[in-house]
Amino acid sequence: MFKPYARPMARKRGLDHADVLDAGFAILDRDGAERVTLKAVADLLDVQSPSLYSHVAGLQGLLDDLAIAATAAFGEALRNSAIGIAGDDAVRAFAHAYRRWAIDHPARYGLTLRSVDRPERRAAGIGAVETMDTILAHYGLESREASRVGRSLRASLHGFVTLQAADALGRGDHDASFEAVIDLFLDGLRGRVVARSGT
Amino acid sequence: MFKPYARPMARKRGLDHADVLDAGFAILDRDGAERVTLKAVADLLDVQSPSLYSHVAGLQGLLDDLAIAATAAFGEALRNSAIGIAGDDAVRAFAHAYRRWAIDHPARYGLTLRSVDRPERRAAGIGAVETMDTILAHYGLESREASRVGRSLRASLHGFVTLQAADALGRGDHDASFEAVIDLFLDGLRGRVVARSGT
DNA sequence: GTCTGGTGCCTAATTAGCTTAGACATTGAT
DNA sequence: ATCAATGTCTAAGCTAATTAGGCACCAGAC
Repeated sequence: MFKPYARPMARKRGLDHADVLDAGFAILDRDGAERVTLKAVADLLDVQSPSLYSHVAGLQGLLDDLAIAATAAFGEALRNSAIGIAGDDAVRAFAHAYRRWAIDHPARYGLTLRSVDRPERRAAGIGAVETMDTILAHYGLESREASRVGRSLRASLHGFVTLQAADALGRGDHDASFEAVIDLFLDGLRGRVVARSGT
Repeated sequence: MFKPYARPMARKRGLDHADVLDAGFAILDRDGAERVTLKAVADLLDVQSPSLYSHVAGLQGLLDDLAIAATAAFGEALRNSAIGIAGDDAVRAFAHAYRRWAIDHPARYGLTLRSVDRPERRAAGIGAVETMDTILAHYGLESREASRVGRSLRASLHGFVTLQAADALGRGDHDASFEAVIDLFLDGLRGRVVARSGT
């Protein structure tokens, strides 16, 4: 069999940017970030890989798009986590939402750390930090200290979740360990609030 | 010019496994993990890429080797960090050594998180955890709690360092923020020790 | 000195993937 | 009916990993 010419060709399938992103997420979730290739996405969409260039800026562009979308979704989940709650309860709710999302979408979480040089990325990233800052503002710390405490919380959450995903925590009850991370943080935070207000 | 036959060929250069690893580290440190390719390593060593297969099990094997070597070196640095120190001072020294190493060798630090399915990896990874456990043992916590506190410290350190490397900490004095991370942890830790011994 | 086997490099060729260029069918507006 | 825009296609070039097979070099045996 050899048909060097004349092909029917099913043109105009009508993909759009969102379709490509969905396919990218499907492969990301199923096989992990390093298996996300234009070839794989194109196969999933029954299309040739060069066709994707009409919708995304190559592989790097696709990964950037995925990172931005994942970051926005993550920020949204966090924003919803502490509605109508304040103080320690809000911190706990935020922390659990953080971990839950990261565990439910490990590959997407990994992408949120990708450094993307695009303005949208910045906007998408604000959700997480803003929510946390709002929660911590409740404790009335001085601004510089508040931002340090915020970084500390972020570091703890991110570190725990990343180590767990990398299976680097060793044997043991990770749920309990995560509670310990939160408790330890809240203890330290409480200490700071008291120390300040007591002076 | 076309020389389809007869070539002088400079054989038997005498590379060994260590040479290949050194070249790999050179590229890793200079250009980052995703630029580490067999091609690049081979070019640096003035050799053709298939030749590397005599010393390394392909690209994945090379990356695994690099990860194991980096992990061992990191563990060694940490082990040396708290010799002859104990208590809070040891925790501080350990934390600073952790961050220093990670900042001095960002790409190598990234590799330490690579999941490598080889027995040597396990051995190399023990250094870090063991040192930390020893330092924390000084506080006399009950075993289960000690391991939770240990995970918490690891999470904080890893998270901070990773976020800083990803430039995800925002503007501000990162040195001071790192001190805050340590202080917060020590405050929480102190609280636990007191609470226990006071009961 | 010659043989012989191992080692470590080589070239050649295959495969997978990204990317660009250019062709052309389909669509919807005129 | 025509026409431009759109979105897909094929073809081709490139980089890189990997496998297969060849051959130089070296050491030791005789």
